[in-house]
Amino acid sequence: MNSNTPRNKSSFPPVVCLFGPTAVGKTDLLETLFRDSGEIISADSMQVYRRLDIGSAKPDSEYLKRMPHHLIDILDYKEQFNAGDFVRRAEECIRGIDRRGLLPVISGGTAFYFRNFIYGLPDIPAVPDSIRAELNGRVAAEGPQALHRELAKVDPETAGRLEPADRSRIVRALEVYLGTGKPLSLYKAGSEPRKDLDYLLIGLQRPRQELYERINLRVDIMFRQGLYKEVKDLIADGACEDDPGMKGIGYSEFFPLLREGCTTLEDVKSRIKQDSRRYAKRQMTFFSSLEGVNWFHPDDVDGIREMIANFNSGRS
RNA sequence: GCCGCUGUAGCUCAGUCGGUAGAGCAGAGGACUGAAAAUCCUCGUGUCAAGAGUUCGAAUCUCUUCGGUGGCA
Repeated sequence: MNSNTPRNKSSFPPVVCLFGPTAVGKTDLLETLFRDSGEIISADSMQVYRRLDIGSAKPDSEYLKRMPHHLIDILDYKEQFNAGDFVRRAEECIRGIDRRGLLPVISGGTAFYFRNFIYGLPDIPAVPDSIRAELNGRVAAEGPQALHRELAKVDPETAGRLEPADRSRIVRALEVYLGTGKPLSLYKAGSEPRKDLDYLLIGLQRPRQELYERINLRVDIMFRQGLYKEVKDLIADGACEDDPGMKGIGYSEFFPLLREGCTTLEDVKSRIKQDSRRYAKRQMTFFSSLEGVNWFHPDDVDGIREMIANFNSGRS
């Protein structure tokens, strides 16, 4: 447990990471735990986008006034955000919050962001967007297998660990090779947690049934709050199916309906529920693979409080 | 009431000349090197509606019963 290890060599202020699957109850818990004592850095790949409010389950503006959040509403839905952006900006935020004398808390459901923050970002230079665009065009035309074979020639190691159908990762591996001249496998990925970080990992979990009921209920509420209108407004404004912000659950499901009316609104709703449930499962798998997580039920406020208090008492 | 169709995995259905059953969806588990709410991988035993009969052997053929469904009355 990190709370027991000495932390003199840490070059970062202590930070609490609080995560869990969608709808597990993070937002409420943050307020009871950190009201007036901390600031939140949102680790959420969809809440970064402005105007994706209802579907991304973004906390409302009143809440955001009470609980300062970073990395929410920072981008247009046409812009791409990524794990590298997240880690760099999160580090900036941590230093700023610490200067203000408050506790930095990273919270959200995007496990990949946590993973990159905790284990460290591979040292890969930026690759021009045009390369990815071209590769994506080729995947669409030639299929992922063709690109996988191509990858096998220049980076057999990465090709070996990727499935021939894994479009995104194949394109990523190829773009790294084409954009930097070095195969992806030569860039070191963090296999263990960074040593310069002083963090506490709190994972939130609920029994499956309980979580699924919350997800279903929350989607119903989203529709009552006007999710359909939110999506229609975005589309009227020029949002397209492949805009980064429109790929999220709660948005992408509407496009078949608006295209030719080939589904009903009820179908869209149950699709969103189903996609959210599956997503929650993927999140749990990913979070479980992280080392050193302290797991709690969100209702166990006392247990979580105690854990954080112990962590804080070790502060120099 | 009569005639026809039908009853197989949680759902929709395949199942050839009789050789004790398999797809899609749902569901479950997993992966994750700067798109990650993305992108992928793996996993299929169920009184073949019930009972009886024919047969070495029945989801498959015959009869009966019970559901469902369409048509005619």
